Amino acid sequence: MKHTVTAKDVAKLAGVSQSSVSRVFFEGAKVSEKTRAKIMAAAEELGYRPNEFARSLITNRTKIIGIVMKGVHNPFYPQVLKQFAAAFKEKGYSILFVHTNNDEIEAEDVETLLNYNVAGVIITDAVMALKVGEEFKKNKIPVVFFNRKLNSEEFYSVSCNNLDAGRKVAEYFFDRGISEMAYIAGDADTSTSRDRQKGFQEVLKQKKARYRHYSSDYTYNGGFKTAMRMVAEGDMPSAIFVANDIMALGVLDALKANSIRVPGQTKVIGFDNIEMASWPAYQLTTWEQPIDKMVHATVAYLLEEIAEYTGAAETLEVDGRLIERATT
Amino acid sequence: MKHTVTAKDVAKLAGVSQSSVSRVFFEGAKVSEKTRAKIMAAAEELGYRPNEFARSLITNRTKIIGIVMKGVHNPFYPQVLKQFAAAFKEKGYSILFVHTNNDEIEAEDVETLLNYNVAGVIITDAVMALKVGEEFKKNKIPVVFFNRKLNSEEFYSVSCNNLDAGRKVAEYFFDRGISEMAYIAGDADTSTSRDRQKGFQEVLKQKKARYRHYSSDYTYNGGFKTAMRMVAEGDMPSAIFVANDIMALGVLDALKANSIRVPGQTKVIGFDNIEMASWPAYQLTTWEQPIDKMVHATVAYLLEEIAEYTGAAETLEVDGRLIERATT
DNA sequence: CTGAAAGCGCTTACAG
DNA sequence: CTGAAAGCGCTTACAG
Repeated sequence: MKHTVTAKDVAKLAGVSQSSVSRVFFEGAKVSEKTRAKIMAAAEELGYRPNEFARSLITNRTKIIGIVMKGVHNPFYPQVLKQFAAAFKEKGYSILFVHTNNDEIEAEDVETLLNYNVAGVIITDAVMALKVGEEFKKNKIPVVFFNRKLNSEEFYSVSCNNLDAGRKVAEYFFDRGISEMAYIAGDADTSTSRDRQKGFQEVLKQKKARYRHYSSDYTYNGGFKTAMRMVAEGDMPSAIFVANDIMALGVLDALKANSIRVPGQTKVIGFDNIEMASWPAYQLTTWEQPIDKMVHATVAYLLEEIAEYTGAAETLEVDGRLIERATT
Repeated sequence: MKHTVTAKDVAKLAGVSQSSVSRVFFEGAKVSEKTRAKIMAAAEELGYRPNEFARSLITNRTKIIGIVMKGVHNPFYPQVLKQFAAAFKEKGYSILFVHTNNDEIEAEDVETLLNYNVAGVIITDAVMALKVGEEFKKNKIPVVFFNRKLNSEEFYSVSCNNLDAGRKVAEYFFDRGISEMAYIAGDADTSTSRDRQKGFQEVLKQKKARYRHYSSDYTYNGGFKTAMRMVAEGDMPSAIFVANDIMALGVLDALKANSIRVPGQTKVIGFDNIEMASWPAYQLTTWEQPIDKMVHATVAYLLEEIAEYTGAAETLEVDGRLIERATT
């Protein structure tokens, strides 16, 4: 049997009551310096550590943030995970990592989150059924959709200003005298791909320019195959806006395989500014997502809602910027 | 106030005792089909969910596995994280994700793991002070070092058979008539880099062939810079064994930037077989780490030790294999 | 098979 | 400022 040192043990050694021991380890409680010192000494000697479970049981609060993630194949997300882990660690919170295979969060995953009574939830590249959302609301657990804009204002969501980004990319091309463009979309059911396209389209329509639309799936292989198809079809556009970087890398590789010069014959702009975009092999011009700011906003909101739940939601969109490299 | 539905509420509605409710939700306990049905109906109606904290408090066990990770920049690790999450989910365990910045696990991180009384710990690309290991042993928490071999047999460790891999790579080159080789090392304090080199060196020594050693750091930039230096020094070896894929990609890009043909002027072999190694831009020949097997072994060990702690440790090395692509 | 009761290790009114 | 005591929501011997 493993014997765990409890507050009672410390109390006995220090010659005080168990409540005093509790007070020393509970932030905000008052104890005299003298007893605090005695208790700390005893706690040190015994290697005492407050039991997180007893604590959560009685306070009905936890220091756990659930992060739901699907696409670890896109380096954007591990990067995001790392930043959240760092930011929350600083605030004394730990991360419960939930990986979903499906686009939609599985009931099982939600169960886990609720069972551990997480203080807050961050959902990245996954969708959540409405009923599930209600579960969280009922339990007063704040939820943030990260990098996904919602139709409703039911939940807080943080994303890059994708509409604006799409517009700026179209203008960038247009200003350089390009009128034949193409857009390679990510998963059709994501707000990111839709908004990037919408902004892009809006400007071109206004300039009475046309563009071709290609459906893809936010993966390297999807980008590669799409570009191969474009090449096979002949009639290459003068510029391609690709909905994310990992697809854009696939596009560049496909173009290279077909000896199509970039930016000579066609220009390419991606989205995210993942680390690889700056690699010498690619030197991809891309729209940078301000991860720092997005993470910061998410953490701030969650912390506020944890302190006092209001259920208030907002759709936050943070401005990004174009990083020019060698593909334009 | 959020009112949580407890076993007591369910008991009242179902007209049974609270103990019976507990038995229905506790695996292994016996209840008659009749009362089980009544209780399940009542639980469904109220939306009852057993409180994980009360449960852990009384059983002194948790269903949480702690995973400590540093390098999310190397796609090998997110891949590993995903596989662990999937494997443990299947067994009803959740993942506490701990991200360290330092090479050595920070005291704070260990505190977290101990506070949550995790059922088991997986340490990937980080080092642990001996004293810390003792903490886990004292609390009878099984620990696995993943992708790191230990000097002592204090803890279970799972890695690829790096020694064998290094030998095979050397033989591969030698069999093709190459005698001028180089090894680009990863972080010097990792067993992976040391063992890969040791095996490589062993064969070459035996064949009385020499090789050059370059120190690097397991990052893309590290690989890139090292190869640039090699080029600047002139006298390019006929083959380079790079201690991991992400560095190898940097090497390939540097060689390309200098118009050095691969495999014409020099051949390159990496290690890991990350997804990118198969991208058309790289087509990297590499030694594949059998992640599936490594994860499987880790999970199996941990589950056994959780069921009955013995503290027995072992150094497991799983055989990988060479994946030939276009760089050799 | 089922219920009453003790107890896991804490926090927190309530007195003193 | 401190202690005795209740109680958080469970599991689990112990009777019946």
